[in-house]
Amino acid sequence: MGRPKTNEREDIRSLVLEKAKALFLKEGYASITIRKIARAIGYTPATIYLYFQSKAEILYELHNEGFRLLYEYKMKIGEAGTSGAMERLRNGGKVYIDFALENPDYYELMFNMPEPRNFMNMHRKGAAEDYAMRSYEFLRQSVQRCKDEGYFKDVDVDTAAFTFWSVVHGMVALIIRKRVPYPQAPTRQLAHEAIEFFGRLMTMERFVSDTRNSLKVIEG
Amino acid sequence: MGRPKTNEREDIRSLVLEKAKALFLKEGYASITIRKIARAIGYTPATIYLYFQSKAEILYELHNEGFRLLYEYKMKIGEAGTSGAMERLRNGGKVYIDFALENPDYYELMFNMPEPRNFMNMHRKGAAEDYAMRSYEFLRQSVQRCKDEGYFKDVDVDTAAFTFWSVVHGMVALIIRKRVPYPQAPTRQLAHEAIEFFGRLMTMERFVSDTRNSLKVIEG
Amino acid sequence: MGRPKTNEREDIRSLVLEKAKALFLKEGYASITIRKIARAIGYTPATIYLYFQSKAEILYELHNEGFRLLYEYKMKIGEAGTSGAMERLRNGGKVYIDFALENPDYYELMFNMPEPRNFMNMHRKGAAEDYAMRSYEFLRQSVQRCKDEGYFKDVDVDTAAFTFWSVVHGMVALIIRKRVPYPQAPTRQLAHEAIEFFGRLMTMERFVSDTRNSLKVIEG
Amino acid sequence: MGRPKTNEREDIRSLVLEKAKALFLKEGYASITIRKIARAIGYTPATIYLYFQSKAEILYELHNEGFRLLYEYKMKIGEAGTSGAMERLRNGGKVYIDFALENPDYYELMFNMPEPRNFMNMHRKGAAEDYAMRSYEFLRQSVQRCKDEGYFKDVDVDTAAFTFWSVVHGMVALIIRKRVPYPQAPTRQLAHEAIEFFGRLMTMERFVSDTRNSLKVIEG
DNA sequence: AATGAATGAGAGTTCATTCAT
DNA sequence: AATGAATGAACTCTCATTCAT
Repeated sequence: MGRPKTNEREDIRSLVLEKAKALFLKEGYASITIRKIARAIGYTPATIYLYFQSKAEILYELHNEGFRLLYEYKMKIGEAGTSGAMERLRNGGKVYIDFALENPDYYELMFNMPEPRNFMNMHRKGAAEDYAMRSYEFLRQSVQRCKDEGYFKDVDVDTAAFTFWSVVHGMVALIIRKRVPYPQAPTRQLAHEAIEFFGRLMTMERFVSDTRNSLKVIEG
Repeated sequence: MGRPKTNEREDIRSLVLEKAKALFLKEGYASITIRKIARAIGYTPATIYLYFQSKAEILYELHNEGFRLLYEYKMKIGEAGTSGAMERLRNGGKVYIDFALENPDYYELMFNMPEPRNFMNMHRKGAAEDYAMRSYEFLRQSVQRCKDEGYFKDVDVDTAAFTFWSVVHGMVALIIRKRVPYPQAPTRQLAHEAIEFFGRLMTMERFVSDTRNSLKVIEG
Repeated sequence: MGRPKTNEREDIRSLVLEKAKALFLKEGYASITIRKIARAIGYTPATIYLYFQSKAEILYELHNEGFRLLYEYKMKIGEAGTSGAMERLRNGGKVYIDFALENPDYYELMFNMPEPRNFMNMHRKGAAEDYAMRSYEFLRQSVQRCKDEGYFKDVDVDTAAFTFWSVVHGMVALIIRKRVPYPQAPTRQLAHEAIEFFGRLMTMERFVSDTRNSLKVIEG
Repeated sequence: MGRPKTNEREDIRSLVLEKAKALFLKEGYASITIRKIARAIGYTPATIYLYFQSKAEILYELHNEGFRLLYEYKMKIGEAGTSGAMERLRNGGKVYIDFALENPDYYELMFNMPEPRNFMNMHRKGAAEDYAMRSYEFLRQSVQRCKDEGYFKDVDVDTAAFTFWSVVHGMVALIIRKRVPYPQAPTRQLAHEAIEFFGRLMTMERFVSDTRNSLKVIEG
């Protein structure tokens, strides 16, 4: 019957994304359904299809939005004039942790969704708009700078980046998903400390010419 | 359909779990359905409800089974008479990675299921049977031994264990979920190398009396 | 909630087929929907799926049922001890017309459904149960007998069978679909007469040694 | 979307039909949807409803268009100065077959749509615009000429026309709908041959004064 | 004359679950 | 102990259509 809601703004899109995120947060990935979203925003399912081509598009949009937000977090460091490359890397890690623990719902969406790159094909707005990619590039640059300053002598940049990313991702994933089985659940505080510790380890490495051999000497 | 093989013992429970696991390993998480399990074991869906309260319970059992399997993987190291504590820790990490990459579906079930502890309330058979707990205990012991040998002087055992776990978990999570955005997807080989690298870092740390201060000196 | 209707008999299958046919008859092919059938028989859509694998199966079953019925019609001639092959063929045509005009709904289903052989793959109960095939075989035999008696000298059996079938099929299709644009709609009576006329033509042909050439002589 | 090409003339009607036809010929009957047409002509679905009452009306127009096309095919024979009436009739049959097999989708629309006369009530532009009627008239005239030349002595003109139409319609219907159950699917070639054969039969008939009786003599 | 916004109705299908027997 | 029969609630998605503007 076409009862046009008094929706002066066209941002039903935003409305949908908002509610979809909320739903995900409250009831988990599996219960993001078009119908539920529709009900939540007071429209019919058909209406949603006026603004999104498919459910996948909604999910991808949400996922991308998450990476956009992460990117913003990261930019803050870029601006802050930090002295050393390693310090910058360490800060990056902390910011990542902050982002994840402050936006656990987004984080879940970003890393728990099954294969979001499937829909990306439909969306290919150019890599420029893919914030996942850009976030990774940011990390990679940080690592490269470290190498330039003498760190990570024995590993290539992607491996080192992957390792560093793994540490922070692993932490927040365990924390968010509550998989740490000991009672005093790890907090952001702990994660930050772990990064500090990790950073210290990496710093030492700079002063050893070739870790592969020198360690054998030490151990021997 | 008739009543099929008269399993004198009432361990239809085992049968269900067995087939559920098989299904799951063959076709992935998403296709575990009560009907399929029922068909596979030659009973009707209704029968399954005589042995399990809900599908969730089956999933929880499977989830626990995953941890049991992980535990088995880990036991192999325990048996192998390895000399040093750090070597043992490093091996533990590699075994963890192997387990995850060889059983990605289990790993998903173990770490991606929403809040498995929900069903645990119903089941609480005592921590003894909770293999998740036991696996963590194993890791914790490894770390403790490292401390006993002079490593990890400045961090408490849980923090260090958490950090180490984060690294490996982060790696396999990124690999399994395919979230690494650079083309040459990281492999088990890479993950192992990362562990080696990580191990080297940790080994160095032993020879510095107090990383917190000494580093400042070095950096200064 | 499993309210078991007092359905002592298991023939919900029949019920479904019956109502599906009725629906088709009343509202046309496009409105055979699972939901409508379900509503009509007082069950939920899900129930229908306990008895049929898919909508396609229902349609195929209906289609096959039609051919089964046609086959029965045809069998009557087989029993009736008719003297000549041509007479038998002519009678076959009339019976076909009778069947179609007495069961127009079935006929529509049999010849208006899009590509029923698609589902047959799933159903392959062996050609023996495919009544479409058997009906055609019946026609083919009739034609062969005609050839044995000297008719259809210049055409092979399949071509002749196809031609004869075309005549009757064309007639009933035009009649049932009401595509004949002149006012006094053709009736079964007319169709029968046409068959008679057609039969006379064919009978004549027997007495001409080679129609291909002799006609040129005549015409010339 | 803006208002696109300002077609000064209001024949958006033509535009719609044109595109509908194109769509239809390219993708088949089932994919004529108002939306697709609208998209194709650069207007919104709503606009279409300013020019057509319903989708059915569009289909009817298309259906009529089919008959117009068939009429054109037939006109070609009219122009070709063919000698005899029977030859003309035979040619008519072949042309009909050609039309149907070259435009199977049109043919479906023309003869498979449920009751196109339903919409005709709304439209009654007089028989003059009804090409179905005119096509039939054409056939009828051909048959009448045959009678004038001594054929079809024992049947009235409508019956003979109906019979002849049935043959060709039956053939193409069976071919298009793929209902011929033997493997070597009949082709246009075969259909043409069948017409030839049929024509030979009819030609013979001319030389028998009264088929009804003479045949009894022959058979006796 | 044209549209943007929206809908209601519906499609086929699948699932976990229940309950009388 | 086991099942046959059934359901309700979902699912994603598509369509023809309407109406205020």
